[in-house]
Amino acid sequence: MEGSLISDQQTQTRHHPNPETQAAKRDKSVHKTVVTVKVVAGCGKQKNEGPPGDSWSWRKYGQKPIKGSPYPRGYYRCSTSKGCSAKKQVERSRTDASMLIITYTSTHNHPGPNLPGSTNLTSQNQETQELSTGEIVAEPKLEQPEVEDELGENNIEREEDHFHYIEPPQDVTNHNDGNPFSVVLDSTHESLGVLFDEEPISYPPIRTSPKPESDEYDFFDELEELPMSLPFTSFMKSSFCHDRILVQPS
DNA sequence: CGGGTTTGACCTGCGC
DNA sequence: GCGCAGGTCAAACCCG
Repeated sequence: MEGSLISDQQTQTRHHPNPETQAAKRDKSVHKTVVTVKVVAGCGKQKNEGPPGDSWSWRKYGQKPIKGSPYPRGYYRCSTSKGCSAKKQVERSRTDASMLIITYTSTHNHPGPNLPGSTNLTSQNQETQELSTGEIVAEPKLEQPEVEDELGENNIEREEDHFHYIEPPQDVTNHNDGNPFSVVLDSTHESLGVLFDEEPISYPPIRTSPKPESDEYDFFDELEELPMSLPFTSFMKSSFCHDRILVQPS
């Protein structure tokens, strides 16, 4: 019964969607940045402590099970600024449960919160977006699980070089399934230990091949946390986790 | 009390 | 033209 009421409201609302949203939906050329994040361990378990690297806050506005993937996709919006149209989708790679595919859409139309060290968070982020729209010629990773081996490492951005991040061991690289575009978060690294001095790291390690059943619960937990710190890979780079930015040209 | 998360329903686009 | 899948919204609920 509420259906009718909700339906009515939604129907009306749907008739007046945000131009931005509508445009984004229609215009496939919307800026999109796909970041594949490799979660080796509970690196992003700092949900409660508010990742120091997270300048913007994201609000989850939806979740949907994706066909072909045992994991649902979460939809987030930037809640830092009311008018910010920045959005991101977080989903776990169906080929590797330890990998998160984060797709950023649109750009923040506001300066990031004044975070020391986040000097150019906005710039960084936008820079990333720019890459997606311009220079970078990364493989269209819409079908990410399938295009792993055709991705060239040359796509790896070098700008990270300006930041301090941890280089994943080759072994870890292997876990990337050959996907060069991935962020490896490894709380096992001493560096992280230092960074998370407040965080008594003692999370159950994430398996690369967890059981969908039991993993699902844990998975959701991580979905919420990782995005918190990963969204700003650029910032993360300067902080601790490191990564690979994969750009998804329109 | 405010902000964020969860969940169900609806709309739109695309493929068959 | 129909059906499916993806994406978004809004109300309800939960947590800090």
